Amino acid sequence: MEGYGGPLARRLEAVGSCLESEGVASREVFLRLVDKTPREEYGDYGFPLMRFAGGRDLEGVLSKVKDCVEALGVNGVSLSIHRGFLNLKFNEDIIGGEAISLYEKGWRVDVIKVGGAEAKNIVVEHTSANPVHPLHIGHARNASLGDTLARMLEARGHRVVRRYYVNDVGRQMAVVVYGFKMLNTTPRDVAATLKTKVDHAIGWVYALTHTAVDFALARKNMIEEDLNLLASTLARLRERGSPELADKIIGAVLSLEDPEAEVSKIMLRYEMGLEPEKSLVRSIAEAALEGFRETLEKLGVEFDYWDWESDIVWSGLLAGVLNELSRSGFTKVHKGTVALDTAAVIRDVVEGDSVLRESIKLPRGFEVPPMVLYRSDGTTLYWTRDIAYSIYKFQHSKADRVINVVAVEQKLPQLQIRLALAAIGRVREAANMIHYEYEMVNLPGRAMSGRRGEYVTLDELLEEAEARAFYEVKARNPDLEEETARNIARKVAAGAIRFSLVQPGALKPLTFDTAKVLNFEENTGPYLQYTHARASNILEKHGPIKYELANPKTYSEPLRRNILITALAYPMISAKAADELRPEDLAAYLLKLADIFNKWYQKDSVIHEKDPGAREAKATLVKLVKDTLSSGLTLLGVTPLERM
RNA sequence: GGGCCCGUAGCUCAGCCAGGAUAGAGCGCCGGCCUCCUAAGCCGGCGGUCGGGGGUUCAAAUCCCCCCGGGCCCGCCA
Repeated sequence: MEGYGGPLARRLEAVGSCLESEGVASREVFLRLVDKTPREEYGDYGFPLMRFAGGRDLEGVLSKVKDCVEALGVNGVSLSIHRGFLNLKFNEDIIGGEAISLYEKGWRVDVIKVGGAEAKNIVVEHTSANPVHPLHIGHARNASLGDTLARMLEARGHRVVRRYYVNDVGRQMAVVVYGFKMLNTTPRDVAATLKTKVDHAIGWVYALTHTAVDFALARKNMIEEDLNLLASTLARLRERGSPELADKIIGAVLSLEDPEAEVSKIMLRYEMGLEPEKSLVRSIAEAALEGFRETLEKLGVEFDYWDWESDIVWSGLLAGVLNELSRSGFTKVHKGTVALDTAAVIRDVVEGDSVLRESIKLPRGFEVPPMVLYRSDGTTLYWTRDIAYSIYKFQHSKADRVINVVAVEQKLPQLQIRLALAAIGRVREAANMIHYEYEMVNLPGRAMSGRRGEYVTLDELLEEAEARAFYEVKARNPDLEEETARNIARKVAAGAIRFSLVQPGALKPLTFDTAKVLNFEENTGPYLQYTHARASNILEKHGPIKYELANPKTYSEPLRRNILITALAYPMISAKAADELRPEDLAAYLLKLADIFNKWYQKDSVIHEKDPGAREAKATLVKLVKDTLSSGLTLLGVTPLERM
């Protein structure tokens, strides 16, 4: 049953094919535009036929399509015209009967799979936080979106590879290494002293060192205002961690004439792969990543590959790409260093290729600034290395598409990287590198800053959510064992956070309200988990469903009918959400389904139903809802719960 | 100055790409519902000049133009 979308999809596809053969609208357009009607009396689904009729008599089109659908042997759907819309109404007896017998044969609710050649190799690169401070809520949005996209595309039938890019080459990493050098100790030791996770310890050293270096710089330049601010930041960080260790770092930094130079030296030597910087950077970054993995696991996020930026440099891949770039003739000297002449690339490569122009997303009338490729000291820049990494992602995974889940503020560098790829003749890669952009997450009342140690960590948030969820679970199930309740609380907490970050569109700036996410009584992930638990509970009490007894005629009751029609749309809805990279559509759909189910739950008992035909039909409906929620929640990375 | 994104109910948002049927949810607020499958639920009520103005169209929240407000970017940071 590969690619089979169930009783509803089959009928919609038939109507679409008939519209196509009648020359009214393509099947694809029909499936894209057909949607639930605003009012029940019109039918279940409607399609704005008047847009496509082009003066043809709509009633005439209707009767032709009707004949066509009938000729295809498709029953259970009736067609009508109302105010220019082609409306479809399903026969719940036939549709429901079909669903019941499918279940009997072991059908599983699932996303419609793409067929053979349509299945692509897709790389999703996401999270990729620098290993210099713990993950915070912004990274959680990235991870939730990225992981959900990966899950949806995989369920759609694509071959998906999840990659994490470890940025260990830049200045940030050098700063933290400089800090540890002065302490002459390891992240693990600092973590033991501070009694924190190792990535939190690294974040503390990073913030302290960075601020101390900035302080030294401000002192040199005699900027009074900055000095005061930086001094108070240092004092705050010192108190929050270990004053002794803090004084060691601050003292060492301030004793130097030019601490910046020390940082640059570390950066330069690491990029060249020299010891001891090489093992120092690696061991610190590795320790931070260990902390990240622990946090991400709680959110159900895993990666197939952890790609080190330094490996891109040391393997010679970067040098090769730089060589290609310089031979391309698209580089020029800009402000005393080498830059990619983006204007020339646009003029000579992009303008003449309308497909490329479209896919590369070049804003009209926008002059793309030249892309500086090297610092004056000869080291490379983040985006320069990212050009090489982009090629690596395509090559290593034999990727057809690469999706980069990267914050919207990196829009320009992402565009410049696509231009660089085009410049060296990698037009296919340029056109298939997708920047999935998302807006920043703000905290009410304050800005986040890793450099100053100003952030709410994901670990803290998870802990708080777990505690709150545990309290709620215990209140509802006093008899539940400690460990079971704890486990449920963990899933509820993670589900609440993931759902809240994926539900709004990615381009909505998000103000993260902790209290709101932890309030489980809203329209949230826990609400869906709860609905799933209710459905599970019914099925558990009901026992095995006797499909042969189930009477689909009982689906004529309006609420049951609504659930049937809504639930059976899942294979199509989820497929579309995957194709359009819109997890928020899936989230909205699941909420809708849960709403209808809960409404029904309130007034129509399953296990107290006397009539066996009705009872088994209802139980089948419950199973349909449960399976649908289970599949959809899993795609969103929210664990479906049997009990809560 | 230039480019992009956002602006819809008191709050958070969906609908805009592909114009059409009385603009939808949730929260909050007010009032109800647990001898009956889990009340993290359900029912009822209040609440909108779709930021403003112009244009295209039989039809505009949706398309085009101008303006206003907020955000991001235009670094030899990432």
